Amino acid sequence: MQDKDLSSVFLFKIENTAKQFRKYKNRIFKEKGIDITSDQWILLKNINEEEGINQTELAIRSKKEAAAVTRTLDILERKKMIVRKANPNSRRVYNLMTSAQGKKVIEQILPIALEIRKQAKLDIPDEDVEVLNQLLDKIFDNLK
Amino acid sequence: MQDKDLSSVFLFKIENTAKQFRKYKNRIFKEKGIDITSDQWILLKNINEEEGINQTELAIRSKKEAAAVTRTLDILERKKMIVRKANPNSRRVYNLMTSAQGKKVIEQILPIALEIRKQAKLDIPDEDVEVLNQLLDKIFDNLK
DNA sequence: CATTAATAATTGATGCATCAAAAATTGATA
DNA sequence: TATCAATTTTTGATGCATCAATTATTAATG
Repeated sequence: MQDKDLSSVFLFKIENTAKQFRKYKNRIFKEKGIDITSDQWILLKNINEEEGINQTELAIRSKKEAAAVTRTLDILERKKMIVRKANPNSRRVYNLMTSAQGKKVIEQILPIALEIRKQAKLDIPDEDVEVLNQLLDKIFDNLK
Repeated sequence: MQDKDLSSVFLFKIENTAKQFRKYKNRIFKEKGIDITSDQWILLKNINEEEGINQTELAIRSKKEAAAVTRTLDILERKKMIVRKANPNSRRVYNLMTSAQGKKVIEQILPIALEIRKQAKLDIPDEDVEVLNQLLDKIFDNLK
């Protein structure tokens, strides 16, 4: 009772559920024949929501390291889903844009993302999701 | 309201909180001068709780892939915290044991792990943690 | 017994994470 | 203006994740 199996501790449950979520998304994307990963999708969606955003800002919004953003954008660029546009005011920054191809993928994924959320939330009332959100915010803050 | 910022969606909160937890642990271990990572610790602790366990079983308990277990054990072995012992009954399996050195590290970490849990749980009543556990179990199941 | 299955662990390829250091460019200040 | 500081992005090193394929060994079966 005092120091039991790690997986029963709430912090490990959070980790394991996060892993499960990531795996689930990657599996569904694969099944639907969409060549993208969970993390690539996060970046693509954020760029779509703010066309022209730069990498530093994107890193903040997506809560990723700048270094990780660089490398994942390389992949999205290789897949021709996004473009790095030179910024006329500063040669240090790129403005990130979704390509036509990228927009197609986004349209394809949006309904799937809703489905995934619905599935994850199955049999959980809205009030409980609200509680969950609050608890997670609190824990996140506690670990700052 | 309909399709807002990803980070406000509970699933992304779970992911972000998990990341924060991992970062927090790694930071504390580093600060305390303990040369171990969050994932290495999970394996070390599981081996300590069942000396002689084999890699397949360890993978199941730690919810990791066998391949990941192999490589993380390589690191723990290199650091001389664990030993892979030949199994007399089957040349396919190793029995995993913590070394004296490994036990020292475990003794060092155990109180720190409690501290971390306490910190994460700050200002959160036990009943809420119970609710959190149940919700996470449900979500985990939903994503199977 | 010989062949085929199944099992345990490893390896290779690829994606993403962190940290630290570097490169390129721009801004600030003496 | 020359130097130094700050900013944006990239790169290298290392750790961990997944998937698929391989190796070695053991079990099952005909």
